[in-house]
Amino acid sequence: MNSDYEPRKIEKKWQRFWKENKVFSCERSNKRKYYVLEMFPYTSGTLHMGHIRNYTIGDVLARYKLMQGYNVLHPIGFDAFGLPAENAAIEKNIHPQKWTYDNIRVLERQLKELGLSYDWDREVITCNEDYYRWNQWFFLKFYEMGLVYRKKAPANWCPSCQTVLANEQVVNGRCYRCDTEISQKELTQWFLKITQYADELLEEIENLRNWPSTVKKMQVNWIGRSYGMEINFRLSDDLTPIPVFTTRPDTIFGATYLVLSPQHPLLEKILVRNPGIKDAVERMKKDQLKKGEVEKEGIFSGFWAINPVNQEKIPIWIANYVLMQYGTGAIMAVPAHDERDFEFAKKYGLPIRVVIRPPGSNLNEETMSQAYVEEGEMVNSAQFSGLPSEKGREEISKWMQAKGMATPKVNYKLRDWCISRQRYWGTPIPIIYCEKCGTVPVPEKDLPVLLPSDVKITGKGGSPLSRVSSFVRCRCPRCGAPARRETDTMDTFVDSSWYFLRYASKKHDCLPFDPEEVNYWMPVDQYIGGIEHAILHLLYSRFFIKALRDLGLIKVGEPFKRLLTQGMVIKDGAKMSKSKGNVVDPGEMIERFGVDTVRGFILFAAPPEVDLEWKEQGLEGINRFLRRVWRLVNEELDRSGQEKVKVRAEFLEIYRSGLKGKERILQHMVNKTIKKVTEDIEERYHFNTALSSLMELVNFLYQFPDKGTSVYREALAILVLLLSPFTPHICEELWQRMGYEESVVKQRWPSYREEFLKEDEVTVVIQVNGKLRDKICVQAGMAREEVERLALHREKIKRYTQEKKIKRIIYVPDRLVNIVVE
RNA sequence: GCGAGGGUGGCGGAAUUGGUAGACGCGCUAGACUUAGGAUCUAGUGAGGCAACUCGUGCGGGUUCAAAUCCCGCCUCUCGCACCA
Repeated sequence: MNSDYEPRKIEKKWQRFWKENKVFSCERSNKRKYYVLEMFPYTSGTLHMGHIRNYTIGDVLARYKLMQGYNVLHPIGFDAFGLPAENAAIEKNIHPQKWTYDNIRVLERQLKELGLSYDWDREVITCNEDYYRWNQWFFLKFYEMGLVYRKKAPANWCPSCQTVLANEQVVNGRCYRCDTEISQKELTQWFLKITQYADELLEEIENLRNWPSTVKKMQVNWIGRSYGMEINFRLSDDLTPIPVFTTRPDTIFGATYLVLSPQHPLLEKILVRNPGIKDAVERMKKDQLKKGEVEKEGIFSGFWAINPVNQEKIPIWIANYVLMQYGTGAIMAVPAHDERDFEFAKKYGLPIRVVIRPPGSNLNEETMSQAYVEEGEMVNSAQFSGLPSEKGREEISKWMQAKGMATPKVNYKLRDWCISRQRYWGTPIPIIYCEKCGTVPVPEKDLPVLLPSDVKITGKGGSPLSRVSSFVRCRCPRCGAPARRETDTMDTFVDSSWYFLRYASKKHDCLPFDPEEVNYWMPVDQYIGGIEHAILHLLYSRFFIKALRDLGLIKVGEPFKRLLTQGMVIKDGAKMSKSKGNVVDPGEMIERFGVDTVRGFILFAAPPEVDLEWKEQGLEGINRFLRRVWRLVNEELDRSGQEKVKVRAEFLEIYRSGLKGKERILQHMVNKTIKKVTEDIEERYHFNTALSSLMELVNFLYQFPDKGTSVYREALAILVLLLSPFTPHICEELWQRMGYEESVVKQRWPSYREEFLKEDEVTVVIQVNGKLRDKICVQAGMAREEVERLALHREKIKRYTQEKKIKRIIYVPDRLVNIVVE
């Protein structure tokens, strides 16, 4: 019998076996389903350690659930549209399509080398015509529903990517992808009305019980719902209304000035009368494009406003700290009770008026050093003075509403999703512009609008498609007159918002998916990916699913039941990156140690949600462990011969009552390990502790004297089964060598029995005054009095209790005795 | 600034409900086998101390028979948001 562990050899063998026998292909059935999904890779470059970690975690779950008897859907595909393909075209003069497909081929090969349990028949590639045509189809459906619209608006423009970006894609004023500073550009863009779902997106977050709270919190903040009032101030000279939004109408009597955003429409009028401030306004506009907080700056507009509640005349300022995008682009400033207004008022010497008094104390406008933003008692507020601010807020709102001064208003930070991209490598937006008929959607029967292949990509001068006249020129589907096609393509986040539905229904061509299939498999039971998509992809997908539900295409309203955001793979304390030179090539590691070792290390080194420090010595540790397992099994085969080792499909000895001595201890050990591994996978995804308990079992088996018995051999078989989701190749090989014919994947996951978990003897800790002084070994379940008597008679304990009065004795059954003296 | 999550040996990390702190692995030390060992096996390994013991989970307090775990205050690190009215 060959007893060298040669990982590369057996890994190739079993990968071929899985493929040829279609071990992981799945069909809808009446079995319990389990849909495990990892975020699909973007098709640039090769796989890095982060991918490997992501897919390994998913693979453990998929294999475990298979052995648990679930009908498991575990698919993979490629996020294939996007800008890097165009950059490659510019830099290397390769067509984006060729570049993408070349990369896909490499990625496929790499993925297959990892021995992942994918159903490859369900592969989805988003740049394929049979995929992106459905993006267009959804677009048309959304258009009919009024969920998609076009408007001219200031857009986030990335000068490097030469395209606009959605709000979510701007991080600290920079492009989420290339880190270039974003500028604003007035453009006509297509938007998806995600704000229509703002309330539902927000409210359903709390039902996502198995999502990390950080991600949920981030989404809540991103949606940013706040309740308040829109109050109408007006200009003092004419009656032009100036609506402002506030969440604190209870502070309105403390409003000492008004502030307009430098982009406020009233500026037009103001600048006519007061052209001297134009430069300052322009400068403030620029300030607002900067990331982060800038020094507050403002200028008096020369105009005055009237406070509707007391007819007071207050100055109107223009300042860089008021954003046009939120609320009405104008605020009432209450410096005494708002930190920003306070800072601004101090800087410009504007009046401060206290209208909320902290409970039990007073505020002095002259001496206060910061705004008081908490609740309190209303003062200086006419008939509302004396009310608690919470109550006053309601009263004053009702009163203003009755007087027609204000209306209740809900504001969101979330804005509609801009999906237009002035790029080539994406889904063409299926719209035609006709002189006579205006904006006309491409009829469904004319889909797909194919992306032309003969395009020059230069990265300059607007959308590449606009220069392909054969694409642009078309006929109006309504009147037949010559017309022009939309040349923007869709944001690639559209592609990733529904790819998991396509997986669930292979090759359906009259609809984006077969609703029956999708209703069977959805929702995704476990989604795994990086935290960087906490907002972007995860919010867009949630929105998409809700929209498709409202279209009647699917039943579920949330796509991902449980979410795991895995930590990064770091080295020398930093994220792996080319610039730092700390990148570890997965291929090289696999070549040297084998896939099972790489997988094992990733799973063992840290729990999945925390960052993982890459240490080659750790790899050696796992490799050593696998070789120990290998040796343990092969030595047994050499000793007793293969035939004798083969045990029945049901383990009989390990579950037999009445075992004695060492066999009883082994039985206990095996049962304990089954329980531990099962619970660590099932409940906590703590694969590191699952593996450590398997290591303990292996250490135990090494020391076990009576090798060759049925109990021992069954223990080995169970070890192989328990280890198989983590390091499947070596386990398949060992399983086969043990004489089994069916793949390890097809085996039932071992179960444990409660009765064998109990220990016959337990160690009871003896403390005196809470300090550990001694330990005794007693029969499990021994009576309290008996244990206490034994404890008190120990020599070591007597030393501490002699001549002292025993106040009480705390007893925790089978664990601890604490003797409290004096 | 606001919000969230961390801080445990030389290192990665265990300790699931308050009940033996440091499982498991790495590293290290010693020994065995060996021509050899960067293979393998055995033993040891939180700190101090000859020992009995003492100290020990970021720091300081508290609750409790008992605290890494609960409470209060502080320090520090990471992440997210950053003028959202």
